[in-house]
Amino acid sequence: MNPAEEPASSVSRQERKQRTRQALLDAALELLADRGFASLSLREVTKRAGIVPTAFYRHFTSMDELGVALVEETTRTLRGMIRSARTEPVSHLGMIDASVNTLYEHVRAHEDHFRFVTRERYAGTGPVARAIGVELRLFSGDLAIDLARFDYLRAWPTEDLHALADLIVTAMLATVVDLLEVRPGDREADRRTLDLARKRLRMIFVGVPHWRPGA
Amino acid sequence: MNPAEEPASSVSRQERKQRTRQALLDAALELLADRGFASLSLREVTKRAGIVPTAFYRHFTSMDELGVALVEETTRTLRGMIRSARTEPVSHLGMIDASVNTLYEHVRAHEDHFRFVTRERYAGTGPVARAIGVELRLFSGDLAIDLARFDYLRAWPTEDLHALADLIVTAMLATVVDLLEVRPGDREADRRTLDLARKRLRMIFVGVPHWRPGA
DNA sequence: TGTACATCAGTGAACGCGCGTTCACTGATGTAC
DNA sequence: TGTACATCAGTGAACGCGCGTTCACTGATGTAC
Repeated sequence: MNPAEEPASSVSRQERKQRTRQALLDAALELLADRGFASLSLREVTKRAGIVPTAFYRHFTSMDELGVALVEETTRTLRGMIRSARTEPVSHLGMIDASVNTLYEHVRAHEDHFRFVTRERYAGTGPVARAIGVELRLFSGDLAIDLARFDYLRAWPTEDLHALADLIVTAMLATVVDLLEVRPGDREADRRTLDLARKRLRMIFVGVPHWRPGA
Repeated sequence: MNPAEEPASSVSRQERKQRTRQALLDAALELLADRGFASLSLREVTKRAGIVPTAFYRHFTSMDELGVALVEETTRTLRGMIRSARTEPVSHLGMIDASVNTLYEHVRAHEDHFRFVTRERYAGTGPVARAIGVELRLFSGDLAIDLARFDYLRAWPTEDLHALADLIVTAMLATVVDLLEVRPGDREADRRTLDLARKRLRMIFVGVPHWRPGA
């Protein structure tokens, strides 16, 4: 009857509602392991969360609203990753290694969030894809600002910084997809994927000192 | 009764079957304008193609089989694009301009094919996404071979050439997505998107002469 | 602290609908003689 | 060329199923006094 096993009377009605909401989000994320969001049904999600279909409407007005909530949850994961990355060394080569390591750890710790975002990014024109698009643009914009602090890049026009940031974000997302395709536990494939990720970033950065800004 | 309007008796049974098959593929592609393949139903597709649902099985055993046929059709479009690109100039800057122009023309001429491939690429673990993955890897491999013919790149190890080719394909696919998001007829947005596409490629290539192969 | 009432997360029956798939069929096209 | 039969793309009825959503409900939690 109640989705979370608990002494029942020890938690407030508000807390219990919050837990059911979270159970719905978790259920959806689990079901998304090998399918797209559009193929998810309200009834599946409520079944897995342990409530009756009609109770869904106590938490979301539609599946799309749940999807956008999933994007928000994922956003928190991404922000946590940036926070980690910002507390790392700043030399050129060290930065690449550190960034790739940070990405790796966060992807492995939140595989379902990263799978969700890479899978739904281009999935269509609905609210979920739109919310992800907005989020990734903000993400790329933040990175452009961070880049502006580097010696080589201080003089670059905003437009070029954005192009560079996009290139980096795109390379990182490609690495995320590669990591999610690795057979679980295959350390060797992990190592190869991270090697490739570092190579990609080095290829991008090796040109930076030779770029004529605004050209 | 018959999906294609035609003098009826002037074409063979075989030809008519082929036309219905094509009508199914076209119908699916049209329906995919703003949704994912997984959300497409057999009944929708047959309805739009002008046949009864059960006749679908005369042409495909399942929607997945139709999806893979769509990938094959799209592959022909991509191969046509490469063929065009190969008949273009070969200087560095001219190559970038020519490649971007070729991409632009082919995307605009076959928007639905490009939308299909970019949208379904990460859409899940089904036969369609797998077929697209195979195709893009072949595509990237061909590009690596082409790259090996350039002076600067002749000495690069295969691994580095593949990494560079992946970077280029990824940048091109990002441009495809950008182009498909342009409001139809917005020439100014087209121009800005192509500027960005060229900038991306130049950023990648400016580093090439300074890359230490295998590093 | 105890009582009476309000709130509201979750229930369960019911609905109409589109789905994929089966089956026996029709009638035009194709083929053997 | 004409006839008899085979092939087979497309038809239409029927099926059981899961879907989203409605509605009146229950009973535990929360609140006012």
